[in-house]
Amino acid sequence: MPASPDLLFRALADPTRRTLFERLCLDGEQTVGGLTSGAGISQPAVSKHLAVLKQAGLVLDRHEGRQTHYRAQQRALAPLVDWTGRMAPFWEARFDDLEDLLKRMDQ
Amino acid sequence: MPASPDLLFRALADPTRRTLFERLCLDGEQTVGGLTSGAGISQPAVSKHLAVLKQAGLVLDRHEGRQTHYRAQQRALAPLVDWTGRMAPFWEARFDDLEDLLKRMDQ
DNA sequence: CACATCCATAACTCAATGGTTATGAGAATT
DNA sequence: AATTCTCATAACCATTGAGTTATGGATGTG
Repeated sequence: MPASPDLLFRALADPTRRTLFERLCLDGEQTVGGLTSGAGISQPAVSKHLAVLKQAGLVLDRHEGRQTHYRAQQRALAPLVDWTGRMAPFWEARFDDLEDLLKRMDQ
Repeated sequence: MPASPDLLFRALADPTRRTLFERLCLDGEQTVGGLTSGAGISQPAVSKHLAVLKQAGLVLDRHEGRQTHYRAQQRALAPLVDWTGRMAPFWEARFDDLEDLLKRMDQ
């Protein structure tokens, strides 16, 4: 059950939140503490942002002892790609086999 | 000069504004009056939303007599597509020749 | 057991924003 | 010239939301 474009756009609209997601995408899994350092905001603020991203399906969390590890779920961007394809028809052809791609990724 | 992903995400985060953009994408050019009918909000609200979309480069306006016609500028979505490609590397290949595509569209 | 650490939630504050009504500028109509 | 129509802007209001500090639960550590 993919998240709605609305949830995705809202989750990614905030620059701080987008930066967190980018860090998870580019640098891989991180703990809350790791993400807080360098974020320029307090740990509770980071936790709240992560909750929003999780709600949108953009991140997954994994509890290990007293720390929580978050990682990006890039597949959650699919509705965004799809929406873009619908709005800009000249790009649509490129996404034709998106379904296939996602299916192949499931293994 | 393409708009920043930040401007785009913020502009598209609001559902009403996204609906306006979708109407322009799918049904083509519209006047403010046309867009207001069926939007469920007042004309000034529509005008403000259009101003935000215009600021983000997502729409263009054309004055004709006393009415203003707006149309979607789908190319403005390019930074979004690009950003998605950077965050989800397994999609990147599809956007490799985005530059070429946009160049070809310029004629 | 006592204590420290990691994280999430609660309670609050303040700024941003999406909506409204009122108004005015500019263009068509009579 | 007076009026009507279309749209944008101003002024205002209510809500949302991103940040803060305080706190507590759960898990390690001495």
